[in-house]
Amino acid sequence: MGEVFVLVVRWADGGGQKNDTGWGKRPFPFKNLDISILPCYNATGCIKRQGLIQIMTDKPVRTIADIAELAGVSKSTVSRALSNSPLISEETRERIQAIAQAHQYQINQPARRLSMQQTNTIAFITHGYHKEFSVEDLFFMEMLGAITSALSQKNYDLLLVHVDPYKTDWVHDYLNTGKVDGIILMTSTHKSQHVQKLIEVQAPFIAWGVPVTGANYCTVTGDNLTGSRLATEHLLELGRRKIAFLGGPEKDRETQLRYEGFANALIAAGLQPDPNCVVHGWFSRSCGIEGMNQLLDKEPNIDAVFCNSDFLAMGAIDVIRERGKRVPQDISVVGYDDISLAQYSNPPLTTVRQNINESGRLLVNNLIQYLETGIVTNVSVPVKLVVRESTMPG
Amino acid sequence: MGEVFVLVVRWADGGGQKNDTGWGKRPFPFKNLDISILPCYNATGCIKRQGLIQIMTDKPVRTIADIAELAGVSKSTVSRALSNSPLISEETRERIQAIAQAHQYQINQPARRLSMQQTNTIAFITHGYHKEFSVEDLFFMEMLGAITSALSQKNYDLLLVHVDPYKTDWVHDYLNTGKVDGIILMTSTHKSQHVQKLIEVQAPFIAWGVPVTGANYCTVTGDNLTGSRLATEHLLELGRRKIAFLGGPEKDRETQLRYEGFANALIAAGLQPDPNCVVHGWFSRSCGIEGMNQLLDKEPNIDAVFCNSDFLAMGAIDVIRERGKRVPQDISVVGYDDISLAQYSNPPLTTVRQNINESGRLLVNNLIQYLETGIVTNVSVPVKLVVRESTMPG
DNA sequence: ACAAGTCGTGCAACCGGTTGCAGGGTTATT
DNA sequence: AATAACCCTGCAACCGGTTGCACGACTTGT
Repeated sequence: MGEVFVLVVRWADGGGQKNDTGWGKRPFPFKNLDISILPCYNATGCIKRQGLIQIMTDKPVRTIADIAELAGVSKSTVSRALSNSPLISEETRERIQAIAQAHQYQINQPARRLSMQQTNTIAFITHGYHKEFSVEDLFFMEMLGAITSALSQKNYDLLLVHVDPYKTDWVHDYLNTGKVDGIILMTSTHKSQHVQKLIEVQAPFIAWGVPVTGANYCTVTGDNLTGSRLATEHLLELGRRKIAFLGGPEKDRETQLRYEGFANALIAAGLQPDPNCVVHGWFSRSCGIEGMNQLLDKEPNIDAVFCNSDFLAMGAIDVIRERGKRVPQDISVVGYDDISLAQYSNPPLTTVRQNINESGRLLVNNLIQYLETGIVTNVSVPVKLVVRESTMPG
Repeated sequence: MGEVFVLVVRWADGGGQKNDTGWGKRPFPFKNLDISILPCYNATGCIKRQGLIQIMTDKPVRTIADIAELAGVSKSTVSRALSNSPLISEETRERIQAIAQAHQYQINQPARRLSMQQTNTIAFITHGYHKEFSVEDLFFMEMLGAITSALSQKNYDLLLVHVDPYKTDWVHDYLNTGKVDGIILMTSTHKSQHVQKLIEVQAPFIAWGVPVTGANYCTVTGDNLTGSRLATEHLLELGRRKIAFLGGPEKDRETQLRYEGFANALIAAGLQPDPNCVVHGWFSRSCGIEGMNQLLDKEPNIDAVFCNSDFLAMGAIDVIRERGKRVPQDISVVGYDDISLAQYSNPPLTTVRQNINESGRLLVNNLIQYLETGIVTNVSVPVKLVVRESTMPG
């Protein structure tokens, strides 16, 4: 350490009893120094006072202890100053923050997380229909984008976790490990197993979709009942009478609600839902192809079809055309979700728009609210019918 | 703590000098107990010996100190046993691991990360063309899927970071904060600024794309030269002679290389690239529309177009048809990337397939290799021409 | 029997933050 | 002038792991 210096600091605005604060009372530990005067800003960003001593040594500043040494204060004071604790005087706080900034100090997150038992990170759990992501996962992708935006506004990070839909052992890697504070669950297949497991281990999570009845956990979902009603009423208004339902999995709650809204709209118009005009499958394009073929085999004179996803609709349109009919002249097609691809489809799809941005925002905000307060929310986000050429000639 | 018990343990395989090991030598700290015999497994999964005492108390087991107390050993021993250190005897290791498993112990990651100065997490940096993800980001999405898979095989987590393409201040949030060990950079617009910044601050990163000449950092890219050559040769073999180039940004290295491969193929066939048949823009569908209109305005008798992305190709096809020409009969169209959407396009796209899975794997493995060894790699991943109906009548 | 070597374990420091509590200095009160 | 109140700041413990080093027990060699 070589010789010991004592540095007496005299503030530029001098006078009074503060003449020898700061370094004045401590032995000075460094040798090679640059000393420069830094302006000191107040809350409004104006220069309030000149007089900060910035000490630049060859020793890198990585920890609050380093800053404490430079500023001649204790670790606690630095910690408090950097987190804007009201315990610290404005003067000290500004000085310490200026030093931190001058040395490009970055807080060590693992240390902070260990100490605070909080990570400001959430896990987004999903899986592809296939091993990798593909266009069929577009809805998830768009939701992921919305969630990422919402999280960054809240100063949270997002850990992306790709899971095997058949296994729930991923839970142990992210629960009680301090990797994340909470979980956003968004898997379409086998969702119930994952939800079950999360409830079982009392994980802090929120799920996309209709809540399992009786269970008490946070959810956000689109308004399926209204969405399907709007779509069906639109088709009825166009004069369609033989309307088919090309649905998702039969045991899927969303699908059940969409069927309910569909059937209600038919009944309200004095029609009866025809079992021959209903098929179920996944939400994929290939199931759209398969399902539409089944429907037309059973009921060749269908004049409209309400599909539970945009991909189902695209598959259906291909089948309809292959079979020599026209969309929308012979058969009107409505999709669901309004993924960004829907408008580029041929013809552009009439579809029920899920409010993806709002849903992502709610997933984030309600999860964080749950983490902070324990309040369980179940939200249904409004949807909107977007009319394009797949139901009405352009 | 109440009374003090001394529990003498006699192993089930008894005898010898080991009769009173384990708890035998220590005062016993608990009151409410369930004591049960657990089988103890050896490395091959067979029961090796019965005789482990499992102690279940009302006190939850959350830390290695808890396990240490239960096992009657020190924290160090537990830490070493759980990480399979060779310093620990097989017997002790098995006993401790069994206790940990029985109590569903999960290691505290922030503590481990703080201690080891390593997080086993990498950041994936990207941005949407738009504020949110949309179908136009599909290439990124598919790459993200491949990277996620590769990372989970390496036992790494992925932090998804959405950045403003015009700003590089995100760097400070993830560098020297202990949030991540390394960065995978994958932004298409303004990539060079981000690369520049990362080099400047000496960040451990790998980037998708051709390396800036002179700079020394890890990269993975598709083989642009070969890709564009294959595409062009394919069009030439079909007898096309007036081939247009619908490119990405003119200053983009990938685009430059693709132009080079394109021009070389033309020259090798005895043709000259025609400046009137070249336009540049972004990789988006809307730029495809704009660019194709420009091309046809300047050269109405174009008979093929090589597009630098699948979205450019889709936009181009729409324009060609709108202008009363047919694809592929009048104009053959080739895309680039082979995103999963390309095969569903109308007509299905002939395109240059980027090996996304392999590229993702390389991004991950080479980054980790760099982190461990400092070895800088620059890889070019082979591409492949996929012929579909947009160039040849079906 | 004793010295050297090996093996397994414990001690204590360390990673870099946060925070309850104590206490010194200054100002307000009587 | 003495006392109380208040405002800052420092001390030290704590979060939950990892690891260098010391040391005791047991094995081996002579």
